[in-house]
Amino acid sequence: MPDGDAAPQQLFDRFHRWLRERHLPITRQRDMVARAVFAGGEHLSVVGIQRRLREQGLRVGTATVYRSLDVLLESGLVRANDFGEGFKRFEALLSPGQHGHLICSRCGRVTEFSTERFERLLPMVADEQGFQHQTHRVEIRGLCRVCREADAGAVQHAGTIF
Amino acid sequence: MPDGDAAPQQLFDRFHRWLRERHLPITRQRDMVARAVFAGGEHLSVVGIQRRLREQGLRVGTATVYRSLDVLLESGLVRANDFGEGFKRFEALLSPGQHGHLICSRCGRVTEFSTERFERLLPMVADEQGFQHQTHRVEIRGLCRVCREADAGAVQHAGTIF
DNA sequence: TTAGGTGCAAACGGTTTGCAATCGA
DNA sequence: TCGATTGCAAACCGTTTGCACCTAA
Repeated sequence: MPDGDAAPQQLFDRFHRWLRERHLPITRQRDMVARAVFAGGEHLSVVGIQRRLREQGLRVGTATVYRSLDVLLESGLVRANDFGEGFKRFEALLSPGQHGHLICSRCGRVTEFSTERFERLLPMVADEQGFQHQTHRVEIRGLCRVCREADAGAVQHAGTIF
Repeated sequence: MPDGDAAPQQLFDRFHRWLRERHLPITRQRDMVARAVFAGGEHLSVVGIQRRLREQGLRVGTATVYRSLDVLLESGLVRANDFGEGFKRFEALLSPGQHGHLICSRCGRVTEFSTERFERLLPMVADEQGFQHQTHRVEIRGLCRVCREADAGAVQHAGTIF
């Protein structure tokens, strides 16, 4: 959550460098999509990106948003997430040291947590299986505090008895 | 991998019990879909399930496969996975103690690994954020041995230099 | 008997693609 | 200039839904 506002700029610079390195044109559209995703607010969908841009009076075609995101994903500066809503959400990868997601299975709320404690273990696990670790994803589904409390008085849900 | 063949039967029994408990009818179609998924072979897609059934001379409508999978998911005996192919793959959850997935970012091959070492930590992490842990998903993306070796002689991929 | 399930085909909705016009380097 | 990108609209394709018919209990 605490993104001063230096981080987005740094990501933006890295993105430009990445594009220049492979002689890909830096376009107005790519910049706009990158800025929208880097600006935080976290977990934007394609529609959300377009909405955010529109609010600033900017317009980018849907296909272009997707194509820009492809580039951003390839650069490793952005990560795609599927929280089971039927579409993807994108987030800036500020640091190589990543974070995991806690997803409420009732209301869908998403919270982040540090995966510091796993960071050493995961490449090791990969290695044991002959894989060379690149990235990982750690996701926990459960009930958030609000939904748990809301459940307190409710009928017991024919509970999971295994 | 080592599914003698007792496990599928056990899952099947649990599924029946689960249906009976909530007075849901046990139908030919639900049985067929359940068997296909429980039979191992791992990570079947909806089309794959239908193919497998057709090979046995069985036919189930697509909508019914989806609806049966909904029930299986809800029972907690089956898990859905998105390996980034644009559709979902389903797998039996033999034991509550789960496994993670190693996905080759080049060829897409999926391997499993035990998440035993994480099992204690994850509920703890959830708790720290006010969540009540239900399930989790641990996923590692990287290069499998084959793709790594195939890469050895190839052009260096304008590498990630961050 | 009847609540619930099934199959078909049509609808959905997120994502991709073909193509002519346009732009960055 | 020239190869790459953009925008539009159509195509895609996995998944969901409406509805008439059927079936487990």
